[in-house]
Amino acid sequence: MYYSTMKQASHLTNTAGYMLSKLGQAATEEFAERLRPLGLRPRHCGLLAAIRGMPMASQLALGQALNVVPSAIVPMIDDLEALGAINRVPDEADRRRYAIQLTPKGAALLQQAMAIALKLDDVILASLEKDERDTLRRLLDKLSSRSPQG
Amino acid sequence: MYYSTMKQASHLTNTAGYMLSKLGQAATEEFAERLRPLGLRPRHCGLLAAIRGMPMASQLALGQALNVVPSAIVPMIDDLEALGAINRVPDEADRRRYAIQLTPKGAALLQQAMAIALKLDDVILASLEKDERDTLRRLLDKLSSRSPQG
DNA sequence: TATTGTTATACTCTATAACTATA
DNA sequence: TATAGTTATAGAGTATAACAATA
Repeated sequence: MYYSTMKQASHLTNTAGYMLSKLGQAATEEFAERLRPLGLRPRHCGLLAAIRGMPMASQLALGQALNVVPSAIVPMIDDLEALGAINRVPDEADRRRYAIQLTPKGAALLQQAMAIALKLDDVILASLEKDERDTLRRLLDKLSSRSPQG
Repeated sequence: MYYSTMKQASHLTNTAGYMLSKLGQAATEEFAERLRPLGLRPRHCGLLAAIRGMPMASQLALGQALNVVPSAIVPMIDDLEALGAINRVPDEADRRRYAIQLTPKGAALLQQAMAIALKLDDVILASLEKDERDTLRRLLDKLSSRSPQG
């Protein structure tokens, strides 16, 4: 199926960059919506995943891993602490530091967030056949690993 | 060295939704960077394209087409007017309205923006083979047409 | 009363810079 | 002096509400 003559005018809006931008924004908004009952926002999920992947890391180390500045990572961790999802464990060797520890509740929240993300994927990809979904994920993953900021 | 929990931890970041979100954000930022010499921002480009596609439309009609609220579309059109890209033509039949008219300079700016967008696509998709790029564009387009907000 | 365009305002997100307490 | 964490603050982006002119 060709849309060859379809729109010279929409060349811009038919670029991969434009479509990625619009689809990504829509995906984030929908994810935020579904996440709300958990008291989480999309940003918290990436952080929770990082905390699980880097046990007892310092706050700034987590920020660097996520490319988030210190002044932004602190209130995000405040949020998770208020939810009981993490503990700030004082580092006795270096009393400036806190080691961030995932609580059982935090692990459960991450699990629920993952379930929501997977469910949302089914919705986002509903118009694709099963093999097309795999193809899309593979191609997006290929783009992600190439990007300067994964 | 293989961490069994690692794979599970990255489920969230391997969803299509997450990857679309991150890639879309990166694409927008890079587009903004390359657009800067023209005095445009990414949102001006979608607006310029809409103006070309809807000659002499009212400001609010353009806003509705782009799903942008009136209080946001006005300063965007202010920007384009300041650049000489559009004219606000008073509607003599309904003196509340302005018809938005693309100027030759505006058409030229849109053309340049399109060239930049196409060039950026080559960069974004550099890690894909030619047939993979076509496949990705086709799949993204399929997702876009399904979305509530194209 | 309703509608077009506009301004005022508020809220979020993000980043820079300054500050504290340790090292 | 440098670093971990924190707070203050300012800048964009975006949305709601109020408003003026006109229909």
